[in-house]
Amino acid sequence: MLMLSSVSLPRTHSLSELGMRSETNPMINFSKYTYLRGSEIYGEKESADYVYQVKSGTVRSCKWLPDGRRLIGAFHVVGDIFGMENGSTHRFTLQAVVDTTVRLIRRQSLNAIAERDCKLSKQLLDMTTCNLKHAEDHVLLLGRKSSPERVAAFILEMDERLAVAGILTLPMSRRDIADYLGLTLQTVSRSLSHMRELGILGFVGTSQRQIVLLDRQLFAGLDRQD
Amino acid sequence: MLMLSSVSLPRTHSLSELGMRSETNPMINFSKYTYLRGSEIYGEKESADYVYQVKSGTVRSCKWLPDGRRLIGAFHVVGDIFGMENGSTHRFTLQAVVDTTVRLIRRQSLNAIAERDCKLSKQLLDMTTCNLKHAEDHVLLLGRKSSPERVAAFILEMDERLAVAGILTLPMSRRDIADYLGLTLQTVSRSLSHMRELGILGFVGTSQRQIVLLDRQLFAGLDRQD
DNA sequence: CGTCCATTTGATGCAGGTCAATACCTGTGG
DNA sequence: CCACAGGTATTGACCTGCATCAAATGGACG
Repeated sequence: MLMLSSVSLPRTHSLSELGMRSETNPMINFSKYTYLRGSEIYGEKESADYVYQVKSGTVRSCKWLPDGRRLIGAFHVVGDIFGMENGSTHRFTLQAVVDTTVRLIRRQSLNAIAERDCKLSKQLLDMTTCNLKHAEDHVLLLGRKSSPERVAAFILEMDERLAVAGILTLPMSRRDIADYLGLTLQTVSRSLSHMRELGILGFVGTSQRQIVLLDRQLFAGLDRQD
Repeated sequence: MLMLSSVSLPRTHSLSELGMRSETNPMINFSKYTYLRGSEIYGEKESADYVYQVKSGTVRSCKWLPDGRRLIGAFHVVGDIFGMENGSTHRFTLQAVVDTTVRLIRRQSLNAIAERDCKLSKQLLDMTTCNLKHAEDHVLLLGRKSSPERVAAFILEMDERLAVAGILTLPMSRRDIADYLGLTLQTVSRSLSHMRELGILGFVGTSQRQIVLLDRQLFAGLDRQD
C-alpha cells in the first residue's frame, strides 16, 4: 500500500545499468514509492508488472504453508533489485520490513528491450543466476546446518551488506530472522545470547538490534561452506 | 532443439581427455558418455566446460560441509539438462546415482551461439529460472516442512518424473533421499513404512525401490504449497 | 548359501520446539 | 519528567520429533 509517489530522475544505479535509461522516456520510467513498515509490496501469484530497487529500508520475500508456517527466502536492502520474474507472476510475497522506499519500472518495457537486446538479456540471466546461487546456499544452510551455524551465517551475510563503521544494525525482528533460518525466534535469541556470552559478538549500548562482531575468525569458522 | 551423433568415447574419468577428443573433431557437437554408478561427472569449483543431458540413468547434484555432511540439491533424470553455469565454475559436484549415459556439448560453443541468437539466450534464462524455482521450493521444504511432508513431496516429485504405468522405480538409495530432504535415512525409511501402514502407498512385490501411490489425494494434501 | 550392502526396526538421547513468565525498548500522554 | 501500554526480546522449564546408536532382516550376486 503506497503512501506517496513522485517522479525521480534515474541515478546511475543497477536499474539504469540494465539499459533502461536509453529507452523512450526515462523521465516516466522510474517512480518512487514508500511502503509503510509491514505493508505488502506485492503478493505471491500476482501479475509481475514491475521491477523494484530498494532506495532505503529493507524488504522481505516470503512464502506460507497453508497452516501459516512462514519461510523468508531473502531480505533485500538498499541497492537490491527484486520483482524481476521470468514468468508472468510473482513466486513470493514481498513486504516492507521497515518503512521502505523503492524505485520501480514497468516490467513490460524491460522485456520488450530484452527481446531485441542480447546484452540486456545476458544481464537478466546474471541477475537470475545470482538469485539461484543465493537459493542454493540457503538450501545447504536449511538442509544441513545446526542452529548456531545458521545464525552465524546470517550475521555474516547481513554484516557484509549492512554494517556501517563496524556496526551492524538489523532492521528485522527475531521472528523474521527465525523464518529466514528455519528456526524459532527463541532459538535465534538463545544463539545470539550464547555468542555474546562467548564474547564473539556484542550489542551496542542498550539496543537489541545493533551488533558488533568481535571475533570474525570464529564466525568464519562456523560459516565456511566446504 | 539439437539432436545428433552417437560417438562413444572411451571410458575414462578425465574430463580433459574428453575435451581433447572434442577439439580434434569440432564438427561433432554432441558426444555420448557413460558414467558408472557412483562415479563423479564433475566436481564443485571445477571449470564448467560442458553442458550435459541425461540420456539414461540418474544423476545427483551435491555439496558438502567441511565435516562431511552432505546435501543433495537436485536429481537429474532422463531428458534433464545440467552443468550449464553462467559463471566459469560449477557450484555442485555431480555424480551418477546408477550407471548413466549423458550427451554433452562444449559450453563454449553454446555461449558462442547465444551471443548471436537471442532465442537461445532466452532459453538459457528459462532454464536458470526453472532451476531457481526448484531451489525456492526446496528452501520452503527444508525450512518449514515436517519429515512426513518432505517425504510425501519427494515421492510426488519423483512420481511425476519417473513413474511408468503407475509404478515409480526409485533409482536412489534411502541415504540419497535423506540428503535431499535434510533428514536421516532412518527417518525416511520410517516415513515410508508409516505411509505403507496407512495404506496410502505400496511397494511392488519384494522390491524396496518400486512404489505405487494408492492415495494421491492424501499425498496432495500433505504436499500442497499454500 | 555366504558375503556385502541396503533397508527396516527398536531403544535411547538431545537439539531445538513449545509454553510461559519476565524484562526491555519505544512511543504517548499527563 | 515520569507512568503506562503494547510490541519485542530474553530466559526458564519442559516436551517432542528427529537423530543417533544398535540390531536384525532382506536382496543382489558371486
